[in-house]
Amino acid sequence: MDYNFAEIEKKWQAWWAENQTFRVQTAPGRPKFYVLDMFPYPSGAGLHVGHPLGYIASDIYARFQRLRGFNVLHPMGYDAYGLPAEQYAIQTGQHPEVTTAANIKRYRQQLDKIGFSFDWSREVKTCDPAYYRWTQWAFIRLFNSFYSYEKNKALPVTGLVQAFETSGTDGLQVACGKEESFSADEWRAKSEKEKQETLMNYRLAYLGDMMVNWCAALGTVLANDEVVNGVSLRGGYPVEQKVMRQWCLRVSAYAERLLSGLDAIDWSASLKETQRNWIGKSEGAEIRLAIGSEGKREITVFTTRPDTIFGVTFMVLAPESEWVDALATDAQKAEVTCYVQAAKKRTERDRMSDRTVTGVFSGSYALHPLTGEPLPVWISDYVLAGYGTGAIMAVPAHDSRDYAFAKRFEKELRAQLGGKDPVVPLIEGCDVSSESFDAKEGIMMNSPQAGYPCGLSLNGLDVQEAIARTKEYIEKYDLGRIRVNYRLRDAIFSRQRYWGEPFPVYYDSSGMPQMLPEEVLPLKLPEVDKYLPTDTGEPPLGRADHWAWDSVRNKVAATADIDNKTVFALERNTMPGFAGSSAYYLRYMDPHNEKALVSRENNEYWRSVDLYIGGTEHATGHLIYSRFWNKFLFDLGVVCEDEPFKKLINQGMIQGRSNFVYRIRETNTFVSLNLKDRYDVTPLHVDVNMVSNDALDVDKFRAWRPEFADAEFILEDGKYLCGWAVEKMSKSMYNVVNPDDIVEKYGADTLRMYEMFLGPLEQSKPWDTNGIDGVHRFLKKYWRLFFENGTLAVSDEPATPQELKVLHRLIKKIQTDVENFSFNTSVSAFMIGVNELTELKCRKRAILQPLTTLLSPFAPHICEELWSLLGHAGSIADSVFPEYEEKYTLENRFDYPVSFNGKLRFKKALPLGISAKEIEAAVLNDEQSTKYLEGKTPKKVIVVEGKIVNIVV
RNA sequence: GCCCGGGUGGUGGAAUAGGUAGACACGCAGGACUUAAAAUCCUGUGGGCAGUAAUGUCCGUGCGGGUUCAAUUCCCGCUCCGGGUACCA
Repeated sequence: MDYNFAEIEKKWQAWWAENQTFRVQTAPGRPKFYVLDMFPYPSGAGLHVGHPLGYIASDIYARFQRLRGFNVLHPMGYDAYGLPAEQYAIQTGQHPEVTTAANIKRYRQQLDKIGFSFDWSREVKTCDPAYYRWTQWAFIRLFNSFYSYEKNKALPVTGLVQAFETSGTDGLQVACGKEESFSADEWRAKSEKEKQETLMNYRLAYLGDMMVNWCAALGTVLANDEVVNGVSLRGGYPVEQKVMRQWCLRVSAYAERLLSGLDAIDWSASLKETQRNWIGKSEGAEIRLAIGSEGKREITVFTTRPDTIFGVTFMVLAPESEWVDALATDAQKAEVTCYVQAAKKRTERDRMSDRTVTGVFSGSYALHPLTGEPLPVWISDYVLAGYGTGAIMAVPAHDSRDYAFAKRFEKELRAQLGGKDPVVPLIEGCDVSSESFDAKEGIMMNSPQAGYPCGLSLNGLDVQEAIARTKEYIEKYDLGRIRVNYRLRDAIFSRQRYWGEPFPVYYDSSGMPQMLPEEVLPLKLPEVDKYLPTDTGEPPLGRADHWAWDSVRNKVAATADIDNKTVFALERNTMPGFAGSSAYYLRYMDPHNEKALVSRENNEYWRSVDLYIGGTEHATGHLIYSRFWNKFLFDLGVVCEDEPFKKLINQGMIQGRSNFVYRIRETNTFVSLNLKDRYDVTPLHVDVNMVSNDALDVDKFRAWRPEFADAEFILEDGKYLCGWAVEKMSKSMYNVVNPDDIVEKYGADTLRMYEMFLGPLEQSKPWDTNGIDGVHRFLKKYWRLFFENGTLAVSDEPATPQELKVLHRLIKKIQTDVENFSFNTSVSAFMIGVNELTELKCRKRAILQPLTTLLSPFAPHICEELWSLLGHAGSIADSVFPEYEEKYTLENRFDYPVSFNGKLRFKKALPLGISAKEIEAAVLNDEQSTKYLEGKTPKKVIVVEGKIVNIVV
């Protein structure tokens, strides 16, 4: 009986589906385990062989945990909203829903062929109204919440209103856009509209005039993580800075918790590091500087180096800073305006590619807070409006950017400083003649003489002490305050697109946004005639005249105090891609609940994701947003865990391995790889599916394209060898390998094991079909272990110790490997084990049955088949993982009590059972070894394959 | 620039509380079975030198140092490759 993988795999996939083998339910009292993959965006290209890598790993882990007795939640779904479907719709007029549904169907077919143990009854699609209802619901909750730093959690806005009414902003510690202060009386004097506008400054979802990344080509704004190197992540179009009124999420309120939460979760160091950098906490001080001699107006700057205060020789404002207008003197006004205009026109990309130092003098002077000396105030685009206060104190000696600026405008600065050098070094022994000294180390010098004029001297302190001392001083004399700044900005939540979640928002007659009542959710995405923005530049939803309103009108009128005659205007923007993916892991816990995102009961059972597998590309997007979202829901009491993903593994990228043929110039003759240097050739990409072990199938090549039909070949050793290179896997490189083809040729079990065998899970590596034979051979060998002369020949004889040793060593190895996600070495271990059993001609149930259980997470189909051949009913998934016994696994290392005054280096490896005397006699009598053992007692003899190879003292 | 990874045979990769370097697999070479092919199985396979051979011996984990009886593993310096990030004060 041969290993007929096609038949076996079809049979068991159908069996699993029919019996709903992987369907799970909450089971209080039984330990749970939640294994999650990052759900895919179903693109039109289908899956290539790189996509399932993470899914295979998680599936192995899920099946493994199932065998160990855990109640395993292992769901899958689709991140179905996205730009490609919409752009395709714009080009073809096809509704994105139609193409998305088709793509999902195709994905599902491809996934099913690989034999994943997903519980499909819990499938989630972000474009499904039953799902995005809860995205809209969460948005409403965000809108109705603010963040209290005192309680360190989100609270209902009603509480904030109460506080305003009793004591205004007095004593409030809350997250807000811009800081403001008003009394209770002032609050009460505000009109309703004014009150609403004020509250926007505190809501966690708020409408704000934001400097946004506007991408004209895509016709929408983008979040910071969607912009890479000044161009859009999708499509690579230029992005410019622009102020627009947009919905935003106050992610920044959670900066500290997002940062400290990292300590408690098991993620890779590099991913945590990426998030830490993105959050970008920096501790420093805000210092106020008086403007002009009258000292009435003050500018605040932020610095992490208050110790360098005596090196400040000028100030710089961002071009967008609100102080620019006020500080530009009449004489400078024209020049300043010109500069600010020019800076505005520059896109993010221009700013990055062109690092020439530019700037303009405002005409005003600030006063040094300690020495009282005048500091010229400049304007330059190297200062960012969005970070700190949009203004800096420049310390050219100890900041490279300030240094560059000071050198560029040295002449002007010198004149403004009365001839003094703007570069004032403050650290002993530093050389600032050609560059600044940025390091935070050294001993301070050059403070003004003690007692004059401010009484602060930092001389002799090291930098850290000086920072602390200066901070103290600033607080004591009220020159500013100690302050922590974060790089993390609020997330812009509006997209001017069609294919996304509609906001549950309408605008009342005064133009203020109002939330729809939760009862009318979901607000469904309407039909439109075209997917482009309207002629007046409104988002595509502007094309839907009465959209949705008709269906919600009655419900709204019944539940809310809304004037039915008011002309309602629903929000025309839609939500961004990360909206739908921010809480999908919670929905899997209770996917059909119509009353709640997730019930308390289900949430308390499944709690959070125990293992999350996905790519690093989401480090600063999805993985920040969903942590934020989860923490918010945690504050609300909707979920019981503060962090959504306890452990996270990043699978590496699978790159493509392209093949080349070499065409002799001006001919239709192709020359094999190692002969190509003798000719003048041009390399040509050739479809990797026509190549096997780098040898070209010339017939397929001739049939590939008409122009190659009469191609000639110059062979070597009777073969045409192709060259190769590692490139991105893409259609244009002809290096896309489709998992369906592999499954058809070798079977899903081979694909699964080979993807794991390819190398460490977290490492990026090229796909190379060469070598898959080895894994396929292993499975055939495993199959043959059960048969003799074509019939099943598994006996019930007891196993020998030798056979048990093979089994138990393997159990132990697989267990530790799976725990460490070292699946590649597991596959090797299986190969070794099976080779040994083949050699021992072991066909015993006592060995093969547990071994099949052990192998089943990796190669589930063949194992199910063999399992049933052994006479078991039902799925192997219901069986129990075998335990290993120490006595069979400890054959390589053991304690060997010897005492001798010997030397170490052996002339030969020694046999087991040798006496101390014999060991002594066998070792080389050299100086090194003698030194090693001198005066020490050997503790352990390490024996490998029956021979002593080492003595540990 | 800064922060992470990582350099091991022809190839993918094993092995790090320091202890037989190259497991396992691919490829290659030779052999068996076949009219032949496919499939399967067996043997060899880091390099140099010596030997008919078993074998012996020296060199070998990017480069240069160091610690140690012992270094792919630890420390210092350099170099190359990959990833992340960047006027964040």
